[in-house]
Amino acid sequence: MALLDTVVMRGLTVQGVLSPEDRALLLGLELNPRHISANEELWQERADADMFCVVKEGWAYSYRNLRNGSKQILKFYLPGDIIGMRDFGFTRRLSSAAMINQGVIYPFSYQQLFELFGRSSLAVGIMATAMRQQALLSERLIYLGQYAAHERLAHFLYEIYLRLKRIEAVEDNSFLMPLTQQLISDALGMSPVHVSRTFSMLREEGLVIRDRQHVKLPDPEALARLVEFNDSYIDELLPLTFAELLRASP
Amino acid sequence: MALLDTVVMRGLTVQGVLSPEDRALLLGLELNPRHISANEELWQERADADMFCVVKEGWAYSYRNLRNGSKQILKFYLPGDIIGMRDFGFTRRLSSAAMINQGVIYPFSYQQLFELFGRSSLAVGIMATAMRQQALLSERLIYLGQYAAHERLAHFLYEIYLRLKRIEAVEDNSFLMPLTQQLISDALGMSPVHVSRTFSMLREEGLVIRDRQHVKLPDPEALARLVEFNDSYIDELLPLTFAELLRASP
DNA sequence: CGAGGAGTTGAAGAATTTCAACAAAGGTGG
DNA sequence: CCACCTTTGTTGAAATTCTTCAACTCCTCG
Repeated sequence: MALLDTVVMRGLTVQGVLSPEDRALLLGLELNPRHISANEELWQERADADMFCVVKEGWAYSYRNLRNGSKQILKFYLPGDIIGMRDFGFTRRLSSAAMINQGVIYPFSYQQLFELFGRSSLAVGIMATAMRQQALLSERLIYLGQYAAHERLAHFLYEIYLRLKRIEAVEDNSFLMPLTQQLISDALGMSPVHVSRTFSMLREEGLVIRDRQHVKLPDPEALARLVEFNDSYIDELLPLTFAELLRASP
Repeated sequence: MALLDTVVMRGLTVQGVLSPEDRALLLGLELNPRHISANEELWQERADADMFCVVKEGWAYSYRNLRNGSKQILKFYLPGDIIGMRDFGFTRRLSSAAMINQGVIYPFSYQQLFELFGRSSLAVGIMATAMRQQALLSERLIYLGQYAAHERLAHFLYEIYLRLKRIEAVEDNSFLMPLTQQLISDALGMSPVHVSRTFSMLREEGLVIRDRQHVKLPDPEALARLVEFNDSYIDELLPLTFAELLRASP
């Protein structure tokens, strides 16, 4: 309850516009938590797409297996994120999804989403959430396309840092990152070996300290400067004008 | 009129569900066409975001200028595409946008979108359109991350080919592509020099014939096989189940 | 204690960038 | 209509980044 009430709700809320009725509808989604074990698949590419998942605990990721045996990770999902939005609009899954560590998710069906869409304020919130997710994707496209390995990794770590901070999972600039270097290499499009070297490089520059899953960014601002980080897209709040527009429209 | 009536409408329509009223609302957007000259900017990064644009004629693109002087192109917009969806959910533009050649666009405001959101079937259609756009982005992320230069270029050309075919701008496997190699290099994250070499390579293999803006793909299927193209994401029609779900929901 | 997964390091090779020079095409103004 | 200038594309050679292959270490878990 606490999760949807905070993280997801915060994402969907247009300030002061969400009615108690809307809230109830949203919390009604939280009916059947499912416990998922580490490495368990949520679905495979091409499976029928008929629902979303909200992550309550644990990390997950979506990916695509390629013919040459490599795989490309599209996105890592942290607690509070919604998995499967991308497939909305298609009959089948465009990418596979799996848990990284053990966790809990809330599945909800497209049917439930349609009910939400009946109420315009929620529709706008959901739309905005989707667009924010797309913005994250664009950002990754940019640094995959234009940056060298150490910048890509730095950007990646800083993005994770910001997203974890939003859900209060960062303490003293440290956080837990349950990813292997293999997973990171699949996400950033570089070889696992080079990920290792690049971590060493960042460590020598005093930008990243890492011991297995424990990551510390001694100077996040320095990291942000290094990667020309554009943090507007991670902003959680919808613009004020949205509320005004909603009130103005029938 | 013809454009929104066909291309955009087709994207938003949930089969048999769009009411005459919805249609009228949608066509009402088409009030003020704007003529834009080649290379003219639609907006810059960080400008106030308050509207979308539907492209009627010409090509456009969105991009981000980077500190090191390079730029990353996020997407090329063809006639019928909607520019600026990504910024919905933010106060300011996340990326700049500009026309490539001379063209015509239809601007419409967020305000107008909110009115559309009042009607659930349109909301779903718009959402689905947004998700399809995101799927395209994911696809590019994949090939930027995992593929070699010649595969990236091949994939890119095949994607453009499919998108142009959808709007009936392909004849005898040939189409017009008003892009310089510089633009392509910014989109694919490679150097302009290497784009040139890679075009030569594809030409020698008989996969691509190009004379300035005229591009011909003698054997599109061979190209598709080469790049492991996943064409489900370009599919225009919404799944049938959507219509059923909509009817079922109040 | 042994085995396997994860991470590190070195060296060779491949892919791609950069720099530089040149060629071809297009637009502009005389 | 031509000459000129700018933009676009091509080619070569050197430099750089990154990958691959392989060996080795460390840690964890059974």
